[in-house]
Amino acid sequence: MNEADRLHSFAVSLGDVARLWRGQIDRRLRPSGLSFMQWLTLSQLSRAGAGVVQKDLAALVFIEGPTMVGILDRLVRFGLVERRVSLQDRRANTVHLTMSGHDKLDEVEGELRALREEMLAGLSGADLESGIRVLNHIAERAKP
Amino acid sequence: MNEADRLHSFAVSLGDVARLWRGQIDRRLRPSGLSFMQWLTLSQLSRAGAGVVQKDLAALVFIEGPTMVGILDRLVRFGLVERRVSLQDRRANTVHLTMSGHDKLDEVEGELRALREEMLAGLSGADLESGIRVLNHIAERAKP
DNA sequence: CTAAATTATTTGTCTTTATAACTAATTTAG
DNA sequence: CTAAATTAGTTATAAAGACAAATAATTTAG
Repeated sequence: MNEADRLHSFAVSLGDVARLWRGQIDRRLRPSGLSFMQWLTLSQLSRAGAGVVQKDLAALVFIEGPTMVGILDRLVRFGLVERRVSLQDRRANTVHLTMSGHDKLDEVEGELRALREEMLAGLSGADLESGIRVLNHIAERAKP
Repeated sequence: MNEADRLHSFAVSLGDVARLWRGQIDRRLRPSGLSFMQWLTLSQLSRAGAGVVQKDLAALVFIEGPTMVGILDRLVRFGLVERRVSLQDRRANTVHLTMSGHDKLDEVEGELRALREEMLAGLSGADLESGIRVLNHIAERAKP
């Protein structure tokens, strides 16, 4: 297999794995009523702490502003997050987890940890390290 | 960093890279009027050879039947593929690249090869091998 | 200090994805 | 050989995702 073919098959595999991985997470989350992106948004919101602005939250999950609007609309509708007009900048919304949002995150964490373990079990530590290195390498170059 | 954290960060990175990677491909393909999935469908169709049935094509790109319906609708509208009722099974459509479809595939191949080289340049052969191993490992476990 | 440029969000349109429900055709059981 | 079960494809509905254009607020130039 020549170099171009190897890159090609790596590229196709990456695309396939991306869709499969996401599909698995969506399936696991379904009972909780969350989608993959809704979970990721809650998770990053929790990690970033209170008062993150909508635009920054979009950047944290690597999506565009208009996409975040829809995701937040649904999360607000479900009562998991709140928008508050920023005191510093009246154009901006800060986004906040509600109590329910916190609870929901806790509720699904075990399920996702189990999924990660299933999917990655059997990989050597070295391969995992390598994998993280490759992913970070690509992420750096693919950031828009 | 403990094991659970490492799995968590691997998982988040994988999701991020998936979206970023796809975004890059979509951007590169935009001038040609193709999306990532349209390209992937054409590419697998070309590889599988004439007469593939719609359902099998969906399986090749790891999407569900109804999703393939929409993608093929657009590809047919653009004149890149044709549906023909299967002679063996009148429920089924075989799918075929048109001349334009072939030409379009050739047209974008260089662009994509350049992208792959840019994104993966600088990775050692060993990391690339490892990466492919990890991706295949996950793909095996994530297939629905 | 006003006019122009920039920025944050929203809305509208299009593509991709999934599931559920439906139609039409084929296969299998009895 | 017919009735029941299965299968291929489509339609409908909903969530994600992108881009472009619109609105509203802020910052910067002159």
